[in-house]
Amino acid sequence: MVDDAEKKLLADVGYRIRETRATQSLSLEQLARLTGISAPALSLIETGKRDPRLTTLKRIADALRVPPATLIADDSDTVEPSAPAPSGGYDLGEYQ
Amino acid sequence: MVDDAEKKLLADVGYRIRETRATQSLSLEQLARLTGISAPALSLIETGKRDPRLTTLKRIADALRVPPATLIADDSDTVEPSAPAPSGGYDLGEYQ
DNA sequence: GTCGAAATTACCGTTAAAGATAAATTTCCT
DNA sequence: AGGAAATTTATCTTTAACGGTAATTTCGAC
Repeated sequence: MVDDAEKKLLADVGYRIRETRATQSLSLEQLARLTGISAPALSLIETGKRDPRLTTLKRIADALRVPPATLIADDSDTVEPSAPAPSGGYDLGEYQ
Repeated sequence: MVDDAEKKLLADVGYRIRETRATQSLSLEQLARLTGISAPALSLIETGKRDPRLTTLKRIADALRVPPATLIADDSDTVEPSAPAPSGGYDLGEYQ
């Protein structure tokens, strides 16, 4: 965690988590209980100050009921163009 | 890293990394040089024995020239098939 | 069967993630 | 403004990621 692009990635991912949490009106405390991750740790992740492990991201994605990949998707490329909106899916949030 | 689903995630992601590396005919040593991550560490990640950090995944994805999200892409389901998500939510039940 | 490249495993040391707790700060509501 | 809730920040401890190195192991070619 030193690189500049890496900081941006962490900030972006954190921002997406925060937005998703906001759309569900969850507090950090509530998300902490859902994920088993402490509220201070979640705060650090959402503000891009911590480099979370893969399983940590997954626990957050699961609690927010979004595919982990959507939290990571970098602006240059979203998930497969061949796969339109997951029909079964996560309606959650009108993310452009 | 204890949960069973988490182990599967790590194994899946590792497998995708290995596959991608194989299609490019790269050795662990070569990928290690490209990423700055040691070959033993890469081996552990590819075999699902290590829980990599987000920036570690990104360095691997960058070196392999694939979007990070493709390495994570779950088989579009992390949610339990038997229990359809209650429309309003995974409510915090007693917690809220 | 031997040789050598590639990969796995096993140490060790450093660094950072994560939980817990408390304190400080910000935000929101009346 | 005042107060409560939410968030951030600070410490401290435990655990694990990561690099380095070396020792195995695996596997294909000869």
